[in-house]
Amino acid sequence: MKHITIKDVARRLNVSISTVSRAFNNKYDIRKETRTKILQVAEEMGYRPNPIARKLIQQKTFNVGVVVPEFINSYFPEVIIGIQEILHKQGYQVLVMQSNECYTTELINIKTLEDNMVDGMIISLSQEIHNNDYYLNLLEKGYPVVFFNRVDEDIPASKVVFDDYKWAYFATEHLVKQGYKKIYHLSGYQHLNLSQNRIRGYRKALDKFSVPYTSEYIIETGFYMEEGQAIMKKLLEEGNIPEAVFATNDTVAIGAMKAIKKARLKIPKDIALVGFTESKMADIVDPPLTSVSQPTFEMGRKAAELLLRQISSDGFAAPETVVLNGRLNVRDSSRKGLR
Amino acid sequence: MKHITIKDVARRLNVSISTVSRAFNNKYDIRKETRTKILQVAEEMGYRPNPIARKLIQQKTFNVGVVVPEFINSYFPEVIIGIQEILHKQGYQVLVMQSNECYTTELINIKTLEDNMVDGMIISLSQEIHNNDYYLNLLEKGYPVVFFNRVDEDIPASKVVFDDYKWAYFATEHLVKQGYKKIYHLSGYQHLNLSQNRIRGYRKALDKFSVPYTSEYIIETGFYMEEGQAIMKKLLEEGNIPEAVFATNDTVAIGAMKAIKKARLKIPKDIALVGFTESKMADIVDPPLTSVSQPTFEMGRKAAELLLRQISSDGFAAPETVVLNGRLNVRDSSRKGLR
DNA sequence: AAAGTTTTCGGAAACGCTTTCGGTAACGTT
DNA sequence: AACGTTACCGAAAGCGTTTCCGAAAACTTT
Repeated sequence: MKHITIKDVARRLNVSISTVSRAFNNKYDIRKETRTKILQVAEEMGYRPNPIARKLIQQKTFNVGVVVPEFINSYFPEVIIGIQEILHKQGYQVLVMQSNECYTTELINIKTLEDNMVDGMIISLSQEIHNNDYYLNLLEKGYPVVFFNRVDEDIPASKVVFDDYKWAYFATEHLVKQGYKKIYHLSGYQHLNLSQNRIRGYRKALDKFSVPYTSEYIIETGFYMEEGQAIMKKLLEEGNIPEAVFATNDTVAIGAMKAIKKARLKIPKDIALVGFTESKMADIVDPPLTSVSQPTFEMGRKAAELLLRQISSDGFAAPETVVLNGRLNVRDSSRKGLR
Repeated sequence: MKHITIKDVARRLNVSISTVSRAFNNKYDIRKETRTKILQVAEEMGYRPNPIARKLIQQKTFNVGVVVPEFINSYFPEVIIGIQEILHKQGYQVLVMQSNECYTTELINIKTLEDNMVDGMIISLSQEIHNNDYYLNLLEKGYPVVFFNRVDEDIPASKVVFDDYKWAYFATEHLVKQGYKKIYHLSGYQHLNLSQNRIRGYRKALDKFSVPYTSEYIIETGFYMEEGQAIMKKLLEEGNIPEAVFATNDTVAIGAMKAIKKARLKIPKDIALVGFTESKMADIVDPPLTSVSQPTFEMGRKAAELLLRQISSDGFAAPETVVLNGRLNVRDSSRKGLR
């Protein structure tokens, strides 16, 4: 476990450690031949500079922290891959932590990352109600932070978000244009910006085409399959049978799908279904699920780029917000007139 | 971005930095009152010891590295959650890196982790053919390393694996007992231990019940949906229609399912299907897919425990291998006599 | 050939902490 | 009253680097 240090290399070559350091950092005040000689011998000896010591003195770690609510679903992993793609290229390492949708854990994670002197953070908020103070404080200190997907409008930081409003509108519009009337919306946690925006999009579409609805058509379900299934089951048992359902994500939509199938109703004949935040599941369920796909990898890449900009400007670049577009993938679950 | 250091706290209280350090490390040679006083003031000042400096001097980072091939599918993320569950409790941070199934990236990741002085690593090998030298070297140096899922039998390290042989046997046996005869196996990359074991299990079951098969029944497909679909399509076009298929994982099985459905054949009436390494998809496809579920979280927890044991014994504990059991979840995709 | 420049290098401080060593004060012991 | 113990604390070395400062060596210039 003994590491070879800069001293070993220096001694071996009868030079000072400063010189070895210079060779590795490609400084101007070193002779070309000395440099190549040092690098060559160091390589032979298997010497690699200790990043910990380097971090300590440089006050720069080339690490960035990423905090996400979970990574069981493929959504966040895909974003993370996008993030890594950009950051690895610039020599950064990415530390991934998950908050398990818990605000307290989220804070602990952030403090850990801070203690470990990450050069910046990319955060997606947990679904719990939260207090912004710590984030505001972080930003005031000039700490580079970028939020994505789950953001809070009251935090003046760079953000990259999906245009939930617009695409919820399109998803709903699609159902309207197919001729469905009684259109329900299974919404995510309604204190989340993203849910509010989807609800707004849903309302906007119905309003525009003068499709009647009541506030009871909008039901808060959270983000899990069981919730979608339970709510749908309840609706059916109550005899409240929608013609179509627009769910806040695929998972909830598929939960609803299960309930509908169990009730021996047909999709889309009896009830049409549209998901959101398309997952791989959309294409393998039966019938295939209409959904709105998000550019997850792109979201990660954009977040990383914004962060790099913050970092290189010492955290005093003006915050930017990037809004990403998606695509509506129409599949059988919402095609009027299928069997 | 200016951090409060131990010096600031010391100056404020008119004590030496050693004393502050002692307070934080709960050493014996400090008076109780001094300690509580220091802790209190430090808390007020917002001081937290700098982990980087601590790592440098202690030669111990309380970080462990995890290298997985990917985390798009839920399998590895679940294992990672299990790992974190154990390690966080012991004050360790977990750094996750992915090799993208590429051996070169895997090595780079490992070196990065090594440079960052992680106290140990938990690794699942990429599917590329690899050379063991670097791992052997690591182990020789006494570096704590645990492998899981994708292991190599020639590396004498602690491992936690699934009993692929046994459960491939059970999966196949199930098909046999349902009365299917012409049973194909879509195998993963055959140089992987895990694939070989599954093939052995498959053969064993057929041999035991004297169900005839040829080597052509075993087809290497890799791990992706497209591959399962392509192979199945080819089989059907060639008129080589199996009565049942045992696939190396759910993804491949579902790929096959797609091909079968496209050919307008019925599952399980025309072709029965069994997956492996059960994913959430098993329960949402139509018909639901029979599969073997693995205790992913448990696998992570076990790997973490083995690693902790290696770490605390200075890397000279004898390597242990833990073999985990699974469960066969029979669903409609393999029930003989369904419509 | 002396002086001024530039190139190249070594010494030493610093990053923020832990830990060893030694010292002082307070106490008990004879 | 002299000594040994114990409890507590400070000084300083050290972890492996980078970087500032100054000096020697090598060139240029006059």
